[in-house]
Amino acid sequence: MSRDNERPRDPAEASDGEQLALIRETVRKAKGERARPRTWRGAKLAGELPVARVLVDKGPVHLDKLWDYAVPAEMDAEARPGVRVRVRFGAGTGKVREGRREGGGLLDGYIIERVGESDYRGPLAALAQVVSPEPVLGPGLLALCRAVADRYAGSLADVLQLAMPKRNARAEGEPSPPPLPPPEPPAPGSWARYPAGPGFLEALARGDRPRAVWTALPGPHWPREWATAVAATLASGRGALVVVPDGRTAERVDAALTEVLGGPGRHVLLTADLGPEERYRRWLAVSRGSVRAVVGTRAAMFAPVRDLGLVGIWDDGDRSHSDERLPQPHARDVLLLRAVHEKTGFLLGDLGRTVEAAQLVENGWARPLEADREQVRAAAPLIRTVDEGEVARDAEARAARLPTLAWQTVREALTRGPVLVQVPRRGYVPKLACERCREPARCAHCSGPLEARDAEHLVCGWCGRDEPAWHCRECGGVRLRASIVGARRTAEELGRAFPAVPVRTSGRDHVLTSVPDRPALVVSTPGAEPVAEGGYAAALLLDGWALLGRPDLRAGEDALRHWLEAASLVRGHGDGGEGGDGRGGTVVIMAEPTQRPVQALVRWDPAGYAARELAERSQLGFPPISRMAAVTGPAEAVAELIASAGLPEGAETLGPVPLPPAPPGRPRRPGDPPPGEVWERALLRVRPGQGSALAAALKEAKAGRLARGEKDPAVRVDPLDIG
DNA sequence: AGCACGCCGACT
DNA sequence: GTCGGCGTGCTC
Repeated sequence: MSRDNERPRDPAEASDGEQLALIRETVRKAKGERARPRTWRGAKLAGELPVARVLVDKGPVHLDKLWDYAVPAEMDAEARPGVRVRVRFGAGTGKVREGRREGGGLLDGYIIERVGESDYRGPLAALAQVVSPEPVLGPGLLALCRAVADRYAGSLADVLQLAMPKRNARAEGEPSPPPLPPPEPPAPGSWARYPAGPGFLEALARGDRPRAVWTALPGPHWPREWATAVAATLASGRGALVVVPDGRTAERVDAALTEVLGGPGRHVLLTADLGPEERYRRWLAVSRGSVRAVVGTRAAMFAPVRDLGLVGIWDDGDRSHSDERLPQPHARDVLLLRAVHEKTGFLLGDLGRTVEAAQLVENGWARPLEADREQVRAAAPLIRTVDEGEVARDAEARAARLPTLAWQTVREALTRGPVLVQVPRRGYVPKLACERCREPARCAHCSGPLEARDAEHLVCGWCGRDEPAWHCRECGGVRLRASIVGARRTAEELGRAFPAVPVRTSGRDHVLTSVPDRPALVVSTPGAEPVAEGGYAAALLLDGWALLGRPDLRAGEDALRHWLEAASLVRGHGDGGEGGDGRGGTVVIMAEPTQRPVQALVRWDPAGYAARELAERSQLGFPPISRMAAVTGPAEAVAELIASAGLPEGAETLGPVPLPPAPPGRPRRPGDPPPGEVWERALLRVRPGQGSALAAALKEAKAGRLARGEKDPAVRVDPLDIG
């Protein structure tokens, strides 16, 4: 049943709800005495629980406040908690002319609960319309959204905008398919390569809630391993949810689920590129309980899976797990909240390990799920480092700008299969660097990246100032070098050096999903690497130092993650890889071998790296042990918010400092100053264990201030980019 | 956000 | 006297 196209009617033929509102006007007109609410003589109200508490979704009042509306008798049956409604807001202040009310537009909202009477000491307006009887905001989802709002010092309405899919009347009008019975518990398959793997699956299958940080072995098995973990959970009669960073990965896991579950009926893929109608259709199938397993990208973290038994996240270090819309919740943390509130199992899978994951292991909340060294050695390729300053002896190698070892490795590997070449994305890394120590060249004013306008002039890429007398802040050097060669030029140069071999590129604009098991050079930016059907014979990781040189707390972690991702697509060293020719794959990384992320790659020891990083950050008072929040906005607004917040004992304020302008070209994000305005940012830091107190203080301070759009500073709990 | 109310100065 | 500036506060 669909009432989607029903518009508010002419007041002349107003519904019961409208009439109630009009009665209210009349009551108000009788000046002098305050109108008594809840005396609705003559108006037909719902007999039981005649008051609906409504969360107004959009519009001016995005406060975490519920508004009480009267439920007309005719809407009684449909106006259940969780349904979408439309209400008039601000009508009481509107003028009444010739019996027509003006002002007070219709706003969308959700009925949160039905109650017997209202605390509001005034006349209640009536619900204008029940948009549809579908209870889309169930108690579990509501509780989750509230928890996320609290955790991130945001409003419930903001979180609901992230969590709730757009309604589509056609999809809602269709019945969802009947649910299939739980499958049989799956065989462990390649989970047997992990000592604790089969036990983890058994725990899920018998209805327990194990929690693990899984360091996946390199190679092509992890999508299937995800599917097996989901299937084990389904076998217990519970549901499962897996969140991955991008649509391409979601499709791989989805395909594996179809194989493991023997068909498409028990799971859904939830990604943005399905389009709104299909997305809503699938979301409803989940909400109605006809499908209990979900794999999807970020927004799927809110999917209202019934009786959830397992939440999972893959590659939690990927930036796309963090929503850009306020309050910018991170999928890892949302799923952690779900694991706790909904009492589910938890699986964080990654080729590497983030510092946050290391913390979960360290404090004992999750157990490590790792393979033995033996298995790791067999599955990982051989990693060799090479100093990219080394002068190539061969003429061809010089032409391709490759050191001899890299050149020889590529040439040899090309006889056995495809070779992956990873090139940092332009714009992601500094364009110029000190020739001596490779410190990125930064603007003295705003620390933006310097660029060469021509042979003579340096210009800041952010603020546009000239830099006439650059010298290196680290070593005092005065000579610069172009830092990286872009993917396209790399592809051209390699194509000339290996004329007989096809060169393919994969990057931001066109991402290849896979390449066949034939000799080819595949030039890719991090994160866009195609899977090679028998594994790559070799990989070349170029400009490692440039990735490491980013002025970011997470530069080392990110670099290692990108390298592991590329290297995991290369045939294993010990077993020659699946479909290989019996000889193992090699990775050549052009980076300084003494750097810790480089050593971690060579030893294939992401867990050890993350543990050290965690210890170091803990000592320095950095997240995630200490918790932080960034407050960004016009200088006075930032200062006022911080001053008015009852910050927890021992909280430190770092800054505020002027915010560098957003790099041109990037779409504006919350916390970016509008063009032409100068904003500041302050960081708040609290001791371990006080994160929720910090969020609560900020939320309260925000609520205390008048909601005045742009003048209100943006609050970001757990900022990712703190330099 | 709108939209009222309200308390001040400049005008017919 | 009254018109209208935009500073506060309310909207179920």
